[in-house]
Amino acid sequence: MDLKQALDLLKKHGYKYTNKRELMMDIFLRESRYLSAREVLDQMQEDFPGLSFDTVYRNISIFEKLGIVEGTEWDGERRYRFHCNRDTHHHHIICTKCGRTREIRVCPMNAILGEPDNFEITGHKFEIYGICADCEGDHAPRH
Amino acid sequence: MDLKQALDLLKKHGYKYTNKRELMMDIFLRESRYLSAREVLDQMQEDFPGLSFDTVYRNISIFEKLGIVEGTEWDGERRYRFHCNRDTHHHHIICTKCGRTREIRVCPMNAILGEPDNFEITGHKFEIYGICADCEGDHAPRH
DNA sequence: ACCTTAATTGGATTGATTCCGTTTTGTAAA
DNA sequence: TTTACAAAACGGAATCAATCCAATTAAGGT
Repeated sequence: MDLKQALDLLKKHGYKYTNKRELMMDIFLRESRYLSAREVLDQMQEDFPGLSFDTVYRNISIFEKLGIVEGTEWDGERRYRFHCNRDTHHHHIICTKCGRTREIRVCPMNAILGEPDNFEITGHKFEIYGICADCEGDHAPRH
Repeated sequence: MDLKQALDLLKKHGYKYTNKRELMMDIFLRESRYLSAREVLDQMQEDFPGLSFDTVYRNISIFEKLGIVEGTEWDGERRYRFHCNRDTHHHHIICTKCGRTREIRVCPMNAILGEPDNFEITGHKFEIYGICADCEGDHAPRH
């Protein structure tokens, strides 16, 4: 998915085009890693000093609903990244310092045979956490 | 693991025995499901009306460090359950309404061959979410 | 250009979690 | 058993992410 496809998705669902939304997508696309709402806000405020948290959270929530970004959580904070590879179900190895990821092609759900008794499955999560080579050692994470 | 083993673990690591800690373990053991700090507090205040959040959080943190409870997070809240089956690495199907679980014996890490390049793995998470038979339908979750 | 409605602002609010000075309690030693 | 010390608990304040809300601004169709 690229920026144009994402903007089309917005339009198709009746959301308006705004320069803030474009910038936000730009950031997610450019960074290609998990970002907290705070990190997104900080980057956006370089261009829009008065930008509010509400805008960031509202748009992230829309983006997530449309499948433009995918979210997870660690260290008590939600984080989001541009939805890589929307066609293929996948999981991630995640660097918990910088949020960079690597795709995992295998899904453990394939090994779960049939529906378990007395449980209606609504979702699953498989994530591997680690420290990437760039963040290894004492030096600050390379964002 | 039973109550006595857990209390021994506390003692072995130099933590004191208190009736609050025993009650807290009692609750985790009795419930055998994921509980939020708020739920633990509510139950404990039936016996100790003045009990503070600090006590709950501090003890949960100790319990988690010692492997007495295991924690996860959903719907923006951390939750903890008595560490079932401490000897065998395992995962869970979790009912997101009542926190009850079922054990999954397979671990997807077995399918990850060797260390990935440029990533030092520090942990992983595999959880299946769903609604258990007791919570299905419109009626309130059976806690 | 106008109008309707959604988007944004900014400040207040919520709710979970943590912090901290004070008081209480468990435990080991006298 | 008493004493002394450190850990545990109290309670209330502080923090921080996330949400809410009334007022303002801007997008997009007519």
